[in-house]
Amino acid sequence: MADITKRSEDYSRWYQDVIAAAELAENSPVRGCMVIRPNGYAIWESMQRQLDDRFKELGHVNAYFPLLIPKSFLAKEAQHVEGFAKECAIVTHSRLMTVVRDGKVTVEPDPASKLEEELIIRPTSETVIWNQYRKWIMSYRDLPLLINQWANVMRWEMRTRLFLRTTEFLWQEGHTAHATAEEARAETLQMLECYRWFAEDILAMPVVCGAKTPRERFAGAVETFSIEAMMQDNKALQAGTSHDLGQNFARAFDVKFQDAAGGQDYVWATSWGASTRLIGALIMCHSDDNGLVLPPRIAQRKVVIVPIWRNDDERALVMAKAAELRAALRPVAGLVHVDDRDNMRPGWKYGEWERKGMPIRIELGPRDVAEDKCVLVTRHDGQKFPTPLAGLAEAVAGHLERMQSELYAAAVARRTANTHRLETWGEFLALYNGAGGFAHCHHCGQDACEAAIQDETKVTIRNIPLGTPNEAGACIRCGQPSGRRVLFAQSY
RNA sequence: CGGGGCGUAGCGCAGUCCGGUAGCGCACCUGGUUCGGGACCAGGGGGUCGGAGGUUCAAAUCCUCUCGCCCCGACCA
Repeated sequence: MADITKRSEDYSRWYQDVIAAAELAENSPVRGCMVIRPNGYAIWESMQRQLDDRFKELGHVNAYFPLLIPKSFLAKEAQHVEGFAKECAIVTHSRLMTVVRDGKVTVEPDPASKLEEELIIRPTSETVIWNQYRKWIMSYRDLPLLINQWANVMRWEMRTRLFLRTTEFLWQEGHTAHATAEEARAETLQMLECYRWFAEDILAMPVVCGAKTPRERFAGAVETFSIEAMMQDNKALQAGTSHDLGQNFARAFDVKFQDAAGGQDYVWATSWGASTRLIGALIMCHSDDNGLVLPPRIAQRKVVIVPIWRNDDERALVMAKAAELRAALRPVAGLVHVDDRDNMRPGWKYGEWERKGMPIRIELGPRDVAEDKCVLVTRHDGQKFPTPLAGLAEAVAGHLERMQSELYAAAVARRTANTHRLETWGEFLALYNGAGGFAHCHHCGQDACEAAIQDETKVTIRNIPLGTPNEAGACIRCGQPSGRRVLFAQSY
């Protein structure tokens, strides 16, 4: 087993090593695409289930729209096409033909099958969805329309990194239509709050909610909001976005409704998404030099029992007890895995479950069975707790809660320690030439100034945090007047 | 697309400068002894050395071209 590179040594190597060691994902034959292995997909399933339940509680329903979009659709919203045109995969033919080239049989697109209108593989689905909404929305009684879809999308990025940025990725995209601007804005903020809840309560990852600057706004949005998390290398990661689309897409796709008074207006839209990038965020927020660390609420399997034996009698004894415990833990920890492989010794299994991020490991041997106890080990801190079997379920439930809150607390503490209020450009440069982190600073709001900061330092305005008080100040870089602070960081 | 590194067994690597019948560790298979933090002994299987050309009696090694991966930058959820 290859060692995991230390975070302090090479952070991005560490990140890749953790993914490999925990068997989460690997590169595919197609550059930029990833194979999500069962351990990685289990995390995604857990994310899907919990987000989907929440979306439905908030009144949304799921639907599915096609992968392929007519090329012309993308051109209908001017900002939108500008934002996505450079990263679209295009379908041009509908079949292949075998040909012989230099004595070798190969396949090529059949020229006779060239499509009249080329198709785009969706980079996002606003256009197909709004094309359908035109047919579905006639009156205010059809509103609001609250639809989500779980799908894959493609964006042909130049440089990719497993989970953080892949050519194809999995996500959910909510697309809602409303009768008023106020209602659309409320929906946008409600879904931002939904992502905040998911990141903080489920992933134990603190985030900053805020509005994007115009330059960082989604292509076609009136306003974009994001949640921004801090990774262990002090860089920011945008972990979810929620967009107020105004009437832009309704105009582009001619989606009007009639109100109660008989007047006509374009509908107001939102869209919001979170992707498999969240898995990357999870890894970089909590994991350590021994491998993956998963907060219990997102771990599909939370407990593994490692039985220990020396002979068949002991094996029978310990396995019977393990089966009993498995049943007893079901209500508090879900499906418990009993690692009964007999071709490796316990020590090996301990290491393996640590790499894979299993929250709790229960060691159970003949001595334990004789004494009606076991050894319980929590992944995030490596602590061992001799635990009586009588109260095991309660103990496990307690440890799971403790892990969840300690992981969150540790992430908050790390973020607090690396978040600063800066007043001068010198301080700003010092921070980002050094440790980096989050910086709350005044900014003039000028796009050129924001661009200059990015050019000079790779630092961007992550967002303008919600609830930021008005406060007179001078722009961190140019000194022009500023009305409030914004959040700066280097980001993924 | 620019700069840097690298492609040899499933993984990690040596061998390349100086051409001569492909090796090491781990993993894997069989048998035995083991089993409370990464066991040990014995035996065994597995690679046309990223690909294509070329030079040569002979190429992992030299030459040309190509493909891919990783890191840094530009693009981005």
